[in-house]
Amino acid sequence: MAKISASKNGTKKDTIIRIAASLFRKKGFSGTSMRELAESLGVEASSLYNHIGSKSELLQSICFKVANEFTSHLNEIENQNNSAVIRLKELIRFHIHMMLDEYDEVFVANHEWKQLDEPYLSNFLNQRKAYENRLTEIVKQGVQKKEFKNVHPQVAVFTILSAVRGLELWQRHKKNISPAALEKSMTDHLLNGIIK
Amino acid sequence: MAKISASKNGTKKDTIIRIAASLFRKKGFSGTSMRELAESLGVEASSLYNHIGSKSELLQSICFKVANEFTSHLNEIENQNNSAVIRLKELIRFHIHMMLDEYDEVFVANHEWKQLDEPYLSNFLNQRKAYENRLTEIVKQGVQKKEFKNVHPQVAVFTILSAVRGLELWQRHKKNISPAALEKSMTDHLLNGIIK
DNA sequence: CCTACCGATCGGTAGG
DNA sequence: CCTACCGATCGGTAGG
Repeated sequence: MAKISASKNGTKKDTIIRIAASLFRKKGFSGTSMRELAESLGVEASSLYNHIGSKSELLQSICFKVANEFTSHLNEIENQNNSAVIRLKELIRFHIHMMLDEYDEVFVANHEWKQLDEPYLSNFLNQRKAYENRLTEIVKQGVQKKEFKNVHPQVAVFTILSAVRGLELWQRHKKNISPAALEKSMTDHLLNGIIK
Repeated sequence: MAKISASKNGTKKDTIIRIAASLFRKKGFSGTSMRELAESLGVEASSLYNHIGSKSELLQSICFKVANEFTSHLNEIENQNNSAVIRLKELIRFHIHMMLDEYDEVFVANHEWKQLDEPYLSNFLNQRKAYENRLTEIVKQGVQKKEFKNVHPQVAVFTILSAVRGLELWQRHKKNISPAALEKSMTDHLLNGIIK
């Protein structure tokens, strides 16, 4: 009876994926049933299978969409001939905006990737590892060029990625600070510290 | 036939909780079945119910054990008359060690608390909120006493908590750095930044 | 601690 | 898009 509406910039499948991301974030992949998803869309569970192949496929779409967006952005950054400091600032900025703009998807990619089946699981982990390695390389170059202190590049990258990733919990504080101020505060903290 | 062995410092129930934490971390609360848990312990699923009341009870035990440990430690810190810098260092150190020593439990408390039923869900969130507020107060005092720059206290606490929380992903890098060096690097980064 | 079993719910398919 | 249904698995209980 009710039909799944294709959203402005996408197919019905895109609509299903979007709602799935929101449910997976709230209740986890395993904790979300296809019947719940169908109900959120106003159809019967069986009708979903006219648009998608399986529940796992939904998780795959979400995880790789996010991974590809981060990888593409890193490509752009590496193609611009900027200092390590500027590159890092740009990266932090992008992570913050992704978390604010595509909250559900980024959250799911960060937490539910473990439920991917092979070979997707290995692909995802390889892609993430490559991303981290390229970030570590940026920090290493910054150390070499004396832009940064003599930090441990892996720990630095790790600390920065963890901090921005934690923005998924920021919802509760949203009312206290604007995205721009948040971005400035956090970037400043991660680059310059807080001690006077 | 096989019996659940009580561990050195605990009851059989403690053993069940420990194994449950490890499974919940790996596969999520919803993704872990009581039959899997039973199999890991070498018994039938029905036998578990001689020691525990329900699956939910396991999650409650894990989440509140962790929450109480963090709260207790914060009590100690507030009772010692130290500067804000030292208090923050001590807090970061404790978070790092909790993550390394009680990895499964801390991970589950960080990710699976959403699956708690009421009233446990509200209790847990209140306790966590109170913890964050007390940390924010420490940073505020540090700013007042000019120990810290004029940072946004909520963002600073948030950035620090996110960074240490991210240690749950550290497993992959373990071989490259000792816990002591990790602790020093991360504390230094979060307090002093990385720019020269 | 086990066997045996309950009703509910799961992801997915057949057929229209 | 639906109704009707499949076998598998879920958390948990009865009874010994």
